[in-house]
Amino acid sequence: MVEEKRSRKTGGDRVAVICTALRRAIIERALSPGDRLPEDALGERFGVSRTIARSALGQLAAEGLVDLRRNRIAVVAVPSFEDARDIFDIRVDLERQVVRHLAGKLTEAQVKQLKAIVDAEHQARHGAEGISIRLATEFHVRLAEMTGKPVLIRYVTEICYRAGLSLAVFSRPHSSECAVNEHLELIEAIRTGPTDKACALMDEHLEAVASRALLQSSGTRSRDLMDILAPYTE
Amino acid sequence: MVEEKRSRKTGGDRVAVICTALRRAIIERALSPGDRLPEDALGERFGVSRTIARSALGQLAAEGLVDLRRNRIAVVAVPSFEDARDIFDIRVDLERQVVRHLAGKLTEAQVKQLKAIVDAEHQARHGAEGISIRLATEFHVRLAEMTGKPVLIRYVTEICYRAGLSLAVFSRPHSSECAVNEHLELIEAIRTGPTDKACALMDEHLEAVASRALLQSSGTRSRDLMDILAPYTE
DNA sequence: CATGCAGTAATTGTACACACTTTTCCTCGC
DNA sequence: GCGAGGAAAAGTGTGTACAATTACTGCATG
Repeated sequence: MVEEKRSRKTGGDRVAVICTALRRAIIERALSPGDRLPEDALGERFGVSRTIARSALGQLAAEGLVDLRRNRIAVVAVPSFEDARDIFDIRVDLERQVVRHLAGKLTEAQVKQLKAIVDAEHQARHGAEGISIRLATEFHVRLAEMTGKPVLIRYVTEICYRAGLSLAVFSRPHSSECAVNEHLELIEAIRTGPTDKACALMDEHLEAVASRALLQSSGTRSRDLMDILAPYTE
Repeated sequence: MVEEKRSRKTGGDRVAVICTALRRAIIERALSPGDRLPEDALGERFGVSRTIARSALGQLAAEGLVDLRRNRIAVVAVPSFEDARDIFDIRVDLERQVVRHLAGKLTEAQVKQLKAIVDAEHQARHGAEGISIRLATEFHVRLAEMTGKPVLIRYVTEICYRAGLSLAVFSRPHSSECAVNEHLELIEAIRTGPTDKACALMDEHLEAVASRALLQSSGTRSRDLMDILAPYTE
């Protein structure tokens, strides 16, 4: 343990650091739904006291990424199939608003930024699956950020992460490669196309993602039980 | 100080108790945007340590009802005009989903429950303004709860409270009496009418509430400054 | 061999202590 | 009178201690 005693007095929000790390671990599937998150272990891992770890868990619970049961170890949330469906329904509405605000108003710099993400997606499409999912999520989050609307950004970001978590439960074979092209088309539609056209394309895209992943498994209960148990049997 | 030493060992979530109390105080306008919420004072008021009070503030901050600045006293959030507009935009989408799920499917018991709230609204329409607003909010929250969809319930509830807070900033003359009738019409439309009709009515209702309150004040900056200062000058 | 049932270890819930920051307010020099 | 400076007060950030609860392990028992 020669580890990080860096930044003893930084004060720069350490809760946020843990939250960011965990969000990323979850979206990249380094952490699976149901995985345990003991406060002690988290604190030690990040070089902070349980107080901070606990606070981070509380925040992630508020975002729906963590389940917090009284007197019990926190676990990565395990969305039910119904939850997943509702999350995607809300997501469609929220992202339609994003597109509506952005249609025809993207700057060149913004387009370049988005294309850079799509490029990264393209390169990552044969690497670790987790990276692909994170990049796909990042694309949607960045799009939301371009609206400059804090409220919208917050909800879209949250719902995107929850959607990513839902996919971890309900889609075994990750079939997001096609999404790379869809993202490219989306950029074009938002940049040039009329608002309605762009919105429709976003709707299509999200519905496609949802049905590719969600509709195939209607077994609901038995399936997520398997998922919870999976990490313990390896 | 003969106060509450009741429930020394209840353990029943004390953070939640504080959150509920504060949410209600905010929605009823007992607390105004910008009001200070020191951890010590909160803890003492509810007979808990600062730890608990702090945790409650963290949760409310995650819900957008409290502003939490580093090393500074927490304050009741002061939504900007743009925030308010965005909140209502999102609210329209979310509540349309509620209506879509509920249209034609309300049970008699549910209708009775909703009408009870509207009755209360009617009785309270000449009493304290805060009560009216709370009841109006409760109507929408209860409606969402009837969908039985946890995710949708969570977001609708949160956005309703934030909308109520926004109204506290941007609508001086509270003109919600007409809303009582609109709520009655909504019940009927959801109970009997076709889905599209009910959705349209909800859209209208929310747009009406928003424009009655929001559109009149475009002064934005100067206005909320006045609001923040108000409680200190009395 | 399955099944209870201790007793122990692991873990959370909460209060509290102390360092550090911000705010307040009082005093002093001009 | 009035602004600058500098304690003192108020308040937050975070670690730690201890009680209470839950999880686990192994042993005795049918």
